[in-house]
This record gives sequence, structure tokens and C-alpha cells, in this order.
Amino acid sequence: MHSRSPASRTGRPRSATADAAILAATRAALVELGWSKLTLGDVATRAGVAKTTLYRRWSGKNELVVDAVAELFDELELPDSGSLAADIEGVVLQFAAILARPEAKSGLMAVVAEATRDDALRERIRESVVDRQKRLVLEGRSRAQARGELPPEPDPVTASRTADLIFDMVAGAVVHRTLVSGEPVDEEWVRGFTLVLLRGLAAEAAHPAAG
Amino acid sequence: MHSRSPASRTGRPRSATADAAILAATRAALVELGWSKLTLGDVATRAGVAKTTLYRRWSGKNELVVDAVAELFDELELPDSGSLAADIEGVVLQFAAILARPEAKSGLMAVVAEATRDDALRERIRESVVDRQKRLVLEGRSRAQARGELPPEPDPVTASRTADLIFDMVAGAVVHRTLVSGEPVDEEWVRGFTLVLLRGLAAEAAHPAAG
DNA sequence: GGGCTTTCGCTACGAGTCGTAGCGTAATGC
DNA sequence: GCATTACGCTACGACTCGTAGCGAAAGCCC
Repeated sequence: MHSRSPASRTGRPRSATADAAILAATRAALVELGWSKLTLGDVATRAGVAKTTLYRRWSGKNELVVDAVAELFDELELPDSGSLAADIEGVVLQFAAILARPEAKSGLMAVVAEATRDDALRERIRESVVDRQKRLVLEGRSRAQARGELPPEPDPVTASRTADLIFDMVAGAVVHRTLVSGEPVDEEWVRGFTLVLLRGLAAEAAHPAAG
Repeated sequence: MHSRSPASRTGRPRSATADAAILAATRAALVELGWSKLTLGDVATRAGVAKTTLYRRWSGKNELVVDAVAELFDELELPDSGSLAADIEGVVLQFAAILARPEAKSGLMAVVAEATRDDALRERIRESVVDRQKRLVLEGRSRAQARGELPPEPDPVTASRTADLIFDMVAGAVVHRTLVSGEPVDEEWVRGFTLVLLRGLAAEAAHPAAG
């Protein structure tokens, strides 16, 4: 989560209940009000805590919403369905289901927008949201290579680059479809997407093709 | 741009200079302050107009920023470079160059986030930003089909669906790479991306593979 | 030129939010 | 019991919002 260091061993400990209540209240406020109309005073009232308590734990709206939205991605798991295509389809559908929730929609993109001018916020998003998604890509590829569906990478540099490319293609397409195009990520779309991606990757691996 | 109807033929006309000054001031404020710290009063001061003038033309921050950012995409053009791969790479590099500018970064994602709770705003973004990008996809495919690089579509329904898929994959990947991963869209990345996409599409077209 | 209409710049305003300070109280560890 | 920290509460100045009202300016039409 946020700060983990138990810098203080003495004194009254912070209420763990309050943390959970604040984050839940933040998500509820995101659903009802959206990002722009969400105020920290309102969140504090919903959570049943004082506004000052909220400010003692989070430095502002951005950090609070990142933590509140990050919890939504806890449920993301890579299903071991036996084939790479099914793995991808399963993860994409899970990711899309989370992204379709109103608290994720209005909150996530807003903090990403803010992160363009705030390096610390960008790093916070990376740690609590993005890296968890990226790990699924790495794990999925490793499984597919073990099954022989994808060839092993020749060197770690291109392996890392390809993983980054795949991640941006998968997450980017789903996010863009959901938030910009405003169309649902249903099974039909996922099938078409997976088809294009997988065949592109298989062919790309067969023909390394460095320009 | 915004309202096109010259509803009033009489009276003092609106200053066209003011419109341009306000939009330019908005972009300047986005660069210096970012989305969250941008205030309409400050934009009015920068543009040399009264705050009330600004409110007469735009209903709020969201609509103003959409128009200001939309102008950045005016320069987007499809280069006729002779091959589909070169066309894609050219457009992607143009798109990425625009998206890398700070006024686009901080403004565009913020209004997209707001648009998740505002249908009118979403439509405004679609008209002034998204559709112009989408047209390039349609045009590029049509050229590639004329060249024989892509097979003609069997029916208009799947043609439309495939175009939507390609658009979300291209725009999504570039946006995600730029804003979420925070990595540059350089020529090396574009080559790898185009390779995967094109080979996926060519194979997909060869094997229609429904269900 | 005279009149009509709309826009313009300016000032001022109530409402709402921000983030902080100060206080007395509650809950821990030693 | 004592030191230390977190808590709830209240209050505060600073800021932004969006609007109203005013006199002046800049166009059309006769």
C-alpha cells in the first residue's frame, strides 16, 4: 500500500479499519460523483472519519484514488487454461471487467493524466497497478514457451522489449476500446483481438526481422 | 469547431481573434500548469479577454480543453509512402509526436476521464479528435487493398469491426506506451509494433476463423 | 447618419473547496 | 503512570467557481 515503514513503535496505532473505510468510501464517491466532483471532505464524511485523519495518511486526492483503484486489480489472476490463446482471452476479459466498473473508469484515467506532471505519482501507479498487470504478461509468455507455443527468446534484451510491446498492445487496446471508443470488450472482440495478436507474435518470432 | 450555427445575423460579431487567443492560451496553461491547476480565470488573463467572454463561448473547462487539444491533431495526415507498413509507421510516428507534447498529454487523458461521466463531452471528443484519427485507418486500409497488400473485406459488417479493432490497437498501444508506460515511441518501437500488427492482420485475413 | 442588437471588458458577489492549525481526548508501549 | 502518537472536532484564510450587472464598442439595416 502506501508507507510501510513502522517508523514509530510507540503511541496510538493507526486504525486499520479507517484505512479500509476510507478506500471504500473513495470508490463509492467515484461511482456517485466521478473524479472531478469528488472532494476529500465528502470522502471523510462517508468513511466516518475526520478530514484531518484523511490528510494524515494521504497527501492528496491523487494518491488516495490510486490506492482506492489499485485494490480493484487484486483479483486479477492468470488462468491456466492450457493454451496461450485461452490464457490471453481470460486475462483480457478479467481486465476489461474491472475497467468497465465506473470507479475504475473515472478514477484510473484521471490519475494517469495527473501523473504526466508528477513523477512520484507515476511511480506509485506503476507499483500498485501497472506492474501487477505486467507480471501476467511475463508469466503467460513463460508458460507458452514451456508449452512450445512460443519460441524461447534469443537474448534478454529483445525479450524485455517484446514483453513491453505486448503489454502496451494488450492493455492499450482494452483501455482504448473501453474508455475512448466506449464500446464493450465482449467475447467476440476478445477473440478477434487475440487472433491478430497471436498470429502477429508467432510470425514475428519466426522472422526476427531487425530493421 | 464548437457551434457552427450563425443564429444571429445582427449585432456585434464575436471576435475570431479572441477564439484563437483563448485556445492558444489554454494550451500554454496546460503546458505550464497541467490540467488540474488550470483555471479559466488564468486562461482569460493570458488570452487578454475577460473571464465572462470565455464563459459565453465554452460551457466549462472540459469543452475548452477539448477544442484546444483538438487543434493539435489538425496536422495528422496519411503519407502515401507506397507500402502499408510505411504508411502505418508514418502515421504512428506523427500521432506519437503529437501525444508527446505536454499540452496533449495532460489535457487529452483528463478530458477522456471526464467523458466517462458526460455523454455530450464524449461525443465532442469523438467528433473533434477520435474520428479524425479513425479516418486515417480507413483510408490506409483502402489504399492497401487497392495495392493488393490486404484482401478486400467480404461483408461490410466485419469490415467495420476489423477497422474498429485496428484503430483501438494502434491508438491504444501508442497512448499506453506514451502515458502509462512512460516510454518514448521511437522508430525501433514502431517497427516492432507494425511488424506484429501487420502479420497478425495478414494471417487473420487469410484465415477468417470465426468462432 | 441613426437605431437596433449583440458582444466586450470590468467589477463584484455568494458558494464551495482546499489544506492547515489548534485543541482536548483516546489508545497504545514502556 | 507517563510519554507518545492518532483521533475527532472546529475554525480559518486563500482560492476558484460561475453569474449578474453595468457602460461602452462594433457590427447590421433602414
